[in-house]
Amino acid sequence: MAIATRDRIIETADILFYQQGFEATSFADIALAVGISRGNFYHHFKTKDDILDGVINHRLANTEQMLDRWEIEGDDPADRIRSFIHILIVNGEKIRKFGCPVGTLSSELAKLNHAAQSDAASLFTLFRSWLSRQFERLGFAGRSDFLAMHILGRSQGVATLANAFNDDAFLRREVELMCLWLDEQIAAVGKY
Amino acid sequence: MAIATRDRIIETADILFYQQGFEATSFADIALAVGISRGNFYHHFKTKDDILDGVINHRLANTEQMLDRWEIEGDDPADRIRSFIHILIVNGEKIRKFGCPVGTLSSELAKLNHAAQSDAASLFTLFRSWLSRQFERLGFAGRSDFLAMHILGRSQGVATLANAFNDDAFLRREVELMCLWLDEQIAAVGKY
DNA sequence: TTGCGTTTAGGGCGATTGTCCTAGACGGGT
DNA sequence: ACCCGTCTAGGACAATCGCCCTAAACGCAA
Repeated sequence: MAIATRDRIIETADILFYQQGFEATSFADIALAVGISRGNFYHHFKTKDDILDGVINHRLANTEQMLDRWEIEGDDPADRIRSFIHILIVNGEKIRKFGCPVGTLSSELAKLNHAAQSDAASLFTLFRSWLSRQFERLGFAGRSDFLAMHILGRSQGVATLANAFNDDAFLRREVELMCLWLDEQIAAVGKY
Repeated sequence: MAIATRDRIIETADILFYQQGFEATSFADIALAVGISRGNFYHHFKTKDDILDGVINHRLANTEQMLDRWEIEGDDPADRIRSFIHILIVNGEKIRKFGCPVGTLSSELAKLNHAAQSDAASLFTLFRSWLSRQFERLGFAGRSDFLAMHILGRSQGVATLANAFNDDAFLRREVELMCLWLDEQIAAVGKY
């Protein structure tokens, strides 16, 4: 099947881009991992940037799906935000090895001056607007986006250091702090 | 002069590694920027990893120098920590363009499974232990390293998002929040 | 001046990169 | 049985990669 092969390429490239980086992953790497010939690539993706586009769209779809799931599983916006925070622990092992998939890709593309950098940043935007919506429902009218960016940034920093030091205790400690911060914000929401 | 050329190579490679990334920067790139022939490289650095070692040591020396300067300029440990926090604003333009030099290098080397990843992480350690020392002087005996890691992580996250969104307002807002956080910690130090 | 170690330029090595072409295998519709 | 669009394999392409070699220019000491 045509579609199956294309999807297999994207899924494999997704993993390799995450684990090795975009530039460090070659056509041959992906072809070998998928188990197809290099030439077959050209039929599905004309350039390497096309694969990147496919991978980013794939991640966008997966992320949207995950956010929708969180929206369904928890009816309290605070619980939903906690779901976001705890993804650091759920994916802790991968994060300690390879960092945050969103942050590291965005950083790499920024350095490469790559045209798809804004597309990668839209992955951040997905989390950002989703978080902002949850804060809005909690009553943080004008500050919801600030708060969303705040914990988004906190989680990015935690991922970066947990990766650099391969430190699981730090990761869990900071997740705890972020949850405490959230509780404080909610407790003080009426004061503004 | 021999030493001058070697230093020029390192300083140029330092900038290029920061702006383009380690892997994306080739021998030819550095040689062109320095204004010497590619062949001349081999005399000063046998492999690309040797240049990376040189660049990391160069950064370690520069960082140590900067920390010493902060130690001299401010006699209040809190002021010194504020010096660290404000580096996000001082280098704001570069950070929005290329991210944090320490964090992005560490992330890239982690993905490449590069042997020098631990050396890059020692750049973090330099900040970490320096910050920890300042917190210790402020009276946070057993928690000083936790607090050091906390703001180190916070600043990393700010750098990552400021880079992804090229958002200067966010950067300044978060610097303000980090300073407020520091004040709160100091005000509450006696309670523990 | 002569000699020698250091520094430099320039080119070339094999390997790998992204990209592209050609030829054949497969399969559903006529 | 036949055709035709889709899919695949295999290799060739120029360019670039990190790395290495040779030879000439340089500078200091004898």
